[in-house]
Amino acid sequence: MIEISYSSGDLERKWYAKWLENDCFRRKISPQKDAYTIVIPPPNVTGILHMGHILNNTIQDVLVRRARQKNQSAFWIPGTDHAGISLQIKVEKELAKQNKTRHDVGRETFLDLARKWREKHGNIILDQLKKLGVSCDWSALKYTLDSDYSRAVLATFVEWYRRGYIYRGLRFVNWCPVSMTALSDEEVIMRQQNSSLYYVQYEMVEKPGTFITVATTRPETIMGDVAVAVHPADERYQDFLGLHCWRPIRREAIPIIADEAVLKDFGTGALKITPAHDTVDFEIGRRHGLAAIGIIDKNGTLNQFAGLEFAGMDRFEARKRVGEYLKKNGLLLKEENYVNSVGFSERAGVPIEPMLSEQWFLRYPCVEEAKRAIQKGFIHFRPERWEKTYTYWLDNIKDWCISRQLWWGHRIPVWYRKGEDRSDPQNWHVSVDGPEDPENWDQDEDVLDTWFSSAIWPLATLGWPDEKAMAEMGFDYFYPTADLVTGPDIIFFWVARMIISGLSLLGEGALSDDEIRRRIPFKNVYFTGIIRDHLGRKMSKSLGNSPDPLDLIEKYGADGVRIGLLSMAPHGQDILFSEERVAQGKKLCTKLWNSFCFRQRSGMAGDRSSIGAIIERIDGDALEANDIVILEKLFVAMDGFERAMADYEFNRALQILYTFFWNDYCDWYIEISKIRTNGTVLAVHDLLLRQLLLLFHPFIPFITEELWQGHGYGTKFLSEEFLENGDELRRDLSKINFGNVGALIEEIEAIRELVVAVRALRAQFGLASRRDVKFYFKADSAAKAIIDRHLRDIKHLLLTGFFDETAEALQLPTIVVALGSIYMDTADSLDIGAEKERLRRELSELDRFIEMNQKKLQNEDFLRRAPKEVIEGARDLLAENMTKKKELEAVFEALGGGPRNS
RNA sequence: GGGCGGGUAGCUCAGUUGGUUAGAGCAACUGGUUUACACCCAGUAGGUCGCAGGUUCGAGUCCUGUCCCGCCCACCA
Repeated sequence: MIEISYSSGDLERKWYAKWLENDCFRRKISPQKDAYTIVIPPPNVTGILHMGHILNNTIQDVLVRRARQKNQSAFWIPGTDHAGISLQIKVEKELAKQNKTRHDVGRETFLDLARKWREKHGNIILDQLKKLGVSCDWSALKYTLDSDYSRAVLATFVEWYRRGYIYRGLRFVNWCPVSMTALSDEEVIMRQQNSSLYYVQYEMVEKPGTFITVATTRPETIMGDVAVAVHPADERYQDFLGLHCWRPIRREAIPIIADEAVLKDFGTGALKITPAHDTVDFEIGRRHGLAAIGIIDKNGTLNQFAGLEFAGMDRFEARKRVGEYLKKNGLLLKEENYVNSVGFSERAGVPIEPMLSEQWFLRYPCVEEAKRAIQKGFIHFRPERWEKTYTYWLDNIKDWCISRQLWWGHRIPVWYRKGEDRSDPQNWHVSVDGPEDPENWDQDEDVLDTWFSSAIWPLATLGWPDEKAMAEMGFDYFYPTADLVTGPDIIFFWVARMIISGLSLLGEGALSDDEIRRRIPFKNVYFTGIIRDHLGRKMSKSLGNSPDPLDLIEKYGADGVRIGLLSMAPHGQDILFSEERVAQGKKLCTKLWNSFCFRQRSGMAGDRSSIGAIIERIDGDALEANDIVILEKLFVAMDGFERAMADYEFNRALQILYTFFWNDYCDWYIEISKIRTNGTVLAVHDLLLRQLLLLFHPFIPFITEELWQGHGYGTKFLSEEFLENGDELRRDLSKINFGNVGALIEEIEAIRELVVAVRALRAQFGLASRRDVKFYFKADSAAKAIIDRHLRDIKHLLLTGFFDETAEALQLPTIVVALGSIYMDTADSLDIGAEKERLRRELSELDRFIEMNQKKLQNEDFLRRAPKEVIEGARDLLAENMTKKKELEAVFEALGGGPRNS
């Protein structure tokens, strides 16, 4: 039996525990079923649950639960990510409270602290996800620093090194002076900055008193200048070529050179060349055989090469000071405001410093194949437009700097022979387990980019590369996974790299299409939108505009939050969060609950609630039009629902269910059936409710499970129940003669129109709920027959005991519908003036429509070119409106007539 | 500079291959304790579909141009 009132908290805790107890989410390798796999985007161990997680994981859970309903063998693999920089920063902050750095405590102690932090906080987010109801197979839980996962990461490095994709080199990298590590290009975000453009005069050595002016946004790097460059075709500077100028700080003669890379029309056309701190300058310097003078250290302060005056000074302080110095010495021609884009470190939020540095790089393998996987549709992106973004990135792909100067992460599996030249690969040892004589080797100090380990997530969570583990996890059965649900912001960071990893690591050599299909990590990628606040701003901690999901779950139930959020999530578009929608989600749950309470007033479904037993309880002769129409509407809703789900359009799918449930089932069918509770009607209710539970279940798993069991639909979990589609259900019901369904639908729609119109008429007279109002109708014989068939329902819905026929128009408030004219007798004296005014308004509206229609039907081009159905439709409409007009005019005349346009 | 997405009711969004008088929810307003549900029911009002052209018998839907908003990519110092 179902409790009188719905309360989400207890029943959600109860069912989650039961599902776990009964291993409902446990993967099963069933060769006769199709596998359906999802890997969770592993949340950072440092993270706490935010709205993005809720959306993302709700979608995954809906997909996984649907797969189970469709009799697939579902496997949702959960896990967490070690969050390299992010966790390292957290631990460093703890240390900083004791005025220590990680170097004070040493590598081992530091890693211990980090591990402890993770043990303490790392699984909070998973517990939070459980509250949401996610149906992950927790026995498969993975963490990117698990020993087997770590071995997989190192094996990847070793393998790509062996194949020549990984190399070590001195390159320009994005250096973060706060995190003190190199970053990949993807970790740099360009931001518009209000900067200054300094025009600095460099005096010519050979022509004292003559200056060449350079425009720069970074005067603090002047001390690293080794030349001034102009475009070779720039007439202004032809006389300067081959001469020298004085570097204004740390005065030294530097050459004026010509290089094509210089833009004539920017600034003064003269560019200062600082090869150590700018990539363009570096290239120019290389072409001209110039030295590079590094003047900025790794922590962002100037070093001794910048001169004593500036050594040790922060780069931004130095910029100011250099500016002042130049001004004081009359070398600053002008300083103008200037807006430019500056790369910022994604994590630390400070401008990155381009810096020459020795790092490990990956030249991406399988780039062409990765494109082909998308182009040939082996992997499908939703929305499709992201395929363009992906392809563009691959077309312009650059080598990936994979080493990080951090401690927290996978340490690079490269050892250098002690005391030997590190730059000579002869002295390297590269392996997963390290050299056999470790005492003679030093391991590389650096760790791998966290995304390097994420790139093999779908592989390593399924046991790769260990064959025994792969067999145990069912690699061959569950790989490739089906759907990946993630945000488009990590399409390069993660999605593309997983595709490349899968393609490259599951074999060698050229890839046929079939081979690509076998190796891709997933078949579909669903990109969610970003959740924003109601003003369209990104949700962020600093703005404080993000609700705590756990508070929401507490308030509205996990079910309410899930369905509320999905109902406001248009396909692939950003989502403007509104708590009202979440509240609406809970309302739906309550309504569903109450509809069961209503049904249970007539008893439980008992043990006759399998679909077969329900159908047996339906007596075909007892079925009325309303029963058949509601069943037909269910089929239609199911078809639409299936289509929307196939397109991953969850909000549209929910809209369809919602409308069917609320408007068709509750507001119409339940109301109608209140005066008719025979066995057949109850069976129809049971069938409808059963189907609604099945359809809603992936979205609101808790309440549907409770109602399923509470109403006696089965002893199995709802989640193990097979979901039929509309066609299958139709077939089950085929023994029932539905008659002419189309005509029945029209009939019910006509009755509905009548009821709605009369209600509106009553409302206009402020009589909405008075029970003593009498009604008369005037209708032709066909319409009268229909009205007679539904007279009981009409009286019930209109709260009246009197609904009789009349042969002629009455001098009463009137409404005209398809079935005829309805007159309302309130027994009060009628305000004839007011009623005539009401009719005038109605008639003038009608005239407008009629005129529009007539015009259309008089247009010969329309008649000649429009399809028959459209013309027919227009004619029918015109006829209908003409009849309506005639009826209303008759009433108008009966009330005394007079001018129509007052 | 290049690319992508969006602009439809006060708000959030639907609107299938062009075809009846452009829809829903929320908010607003009116009325209602009709025994599932006030987390409810019944009803009302509210739109020049960003703007300007074009194609068509017919355009929210197709084409061209244009203006806003948002995002992504890009070494003009």
